Amino acid sequence: MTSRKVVSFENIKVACKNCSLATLCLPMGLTPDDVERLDCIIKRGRPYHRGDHLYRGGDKFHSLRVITSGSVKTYSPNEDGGEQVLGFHLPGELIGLDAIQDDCHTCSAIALETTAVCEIPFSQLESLSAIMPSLQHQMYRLLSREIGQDTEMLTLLGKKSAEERLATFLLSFSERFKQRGFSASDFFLSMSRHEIGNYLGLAVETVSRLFTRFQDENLLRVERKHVQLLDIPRLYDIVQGCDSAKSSQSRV
Amino acid sequence: MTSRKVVSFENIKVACKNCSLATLCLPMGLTPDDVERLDCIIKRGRPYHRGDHLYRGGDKFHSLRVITSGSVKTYSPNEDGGEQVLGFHLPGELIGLDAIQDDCHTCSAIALETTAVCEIPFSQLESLSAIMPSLQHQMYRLLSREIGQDTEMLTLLGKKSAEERLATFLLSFSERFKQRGFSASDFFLSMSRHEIGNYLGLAVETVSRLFTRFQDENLLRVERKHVQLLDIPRLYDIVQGCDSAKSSQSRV
DNA sequence: AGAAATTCTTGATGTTGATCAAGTCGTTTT
DNA sequence: AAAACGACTTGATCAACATCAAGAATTTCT
Repeated sequence: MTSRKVVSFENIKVACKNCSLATLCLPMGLTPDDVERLDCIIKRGRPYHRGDHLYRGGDKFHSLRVITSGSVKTYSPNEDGGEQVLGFHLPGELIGLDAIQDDCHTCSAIALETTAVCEIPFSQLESLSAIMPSLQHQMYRLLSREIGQDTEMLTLLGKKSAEERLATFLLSFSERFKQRGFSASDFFLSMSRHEIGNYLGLAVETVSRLFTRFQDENLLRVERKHVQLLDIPRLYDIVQGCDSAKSSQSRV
Repeated sequence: MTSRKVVSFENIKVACKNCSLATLCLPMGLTPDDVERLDCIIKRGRPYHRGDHLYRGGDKFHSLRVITSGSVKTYSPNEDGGEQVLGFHLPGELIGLDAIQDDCHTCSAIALETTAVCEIPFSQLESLSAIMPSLQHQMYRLLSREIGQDTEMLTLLGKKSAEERLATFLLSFSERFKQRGFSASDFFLSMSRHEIGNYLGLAVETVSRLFTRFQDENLLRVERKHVQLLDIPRLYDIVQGCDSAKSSQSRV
């Protein structure tokens, strides 16, 4: 409100070496010296608000981005107006890897809530990785991991039932929240039912019904975006498919 | 039959610079000098026969492989005995990128017919790429392209109808054969209906019925593995979805 | 605060593609 | 050549999930 500087967070220096996400992010496996050099090329801009685009399909590609807080949805606007949600991204996750191919973003990224990111100019990252073997190695691993995750998703969409898809989805968030030091069983989802359905290849109504069913079966409690997983082991059984859920279900 | 050496293909030196696939493969964008250095680390082994594994999920990762002739299916054996086909690979295509992540193959690769490959020891490739910026750049692009292809596949499996899936599949082969100097409209598929169905998330019976239907509609002629595309533009219309096929169909 | 617009839920109905079952064709084995 | 096997096709039936429709709960707008 007042123009007088009191405490401005803008002046607080953020650095990879102090970042709680370092172990989840690019710096993983680098020496402190290497992290320092990486830190020098990273730009930290203002936060995005819900609905802001980080980039759009077709935009020229400059930087990879690491989410540092908030969450992001990536999607590819497909020919007939609709969209395909490609992923939901949490702090520590790197986005934009698909754009290296031809210097042009092939999909769009939009903030699902107030979101901060680190921008890593790719040409500088590339130069740096040429003189830092550990960074180059880390980059190859990261790109490869992304491929591995995509192929897991292919199996999900190719073979799994609606029930298995939603269980997989919930456990993915559970694991990722846990990794980040949050509760594995009590969290808020920042995306709508519609977006979940789109991502999982299901209709909104199916997602809604499944939430209700899971709740009726005491697998979880859900109220709007707030989810509490009550029986994680049985959710894992559902993910396995083959109705093996029944076998682990305590027979009364 | 005789042990006397007459003409042995084994003695014929193969080199990237003479390879007709160079423009589709890693050497793309490298200077002749760079190709020479890359060539030095590549191993060319004996061909695989139909059904031979190039590697299996869980195997230690040593090398990326480029198909030079024949074709390969990659698949991930999933928990309950079944498998998910991840891709079909033609000459010039690189496989094994998913294994960089943790030095271990996450999926299996099997020859669909007599198949030859170049092996590229990854640790050597990595060292080489650190001193050859153009090779490093090419590697990043390649990995990024793989990610882009996977996300296209996600859209296919998430949103498209059976008809759209098969049309997309056929056109993908059409384009890839064309790129390689073969007919875009007359080719042999090296995989079974079962494998096509698995890849596309469809039952064998559905694939079979669709081939029949496409033939009845004069989109193609098919006899066992031999496919002749008769109306490629209309196949593209089908891929677009939205029944836009009708609009481009010449009204009589 | 009240109205309008979204988002989510729930029910009824419909359609696509899976599953089950049988038969044909082609290839391999003996 | 006959038999056995596997790949493919075709038909009949079924189930899972989409679509359509309406109402409830929230959020946003004015």
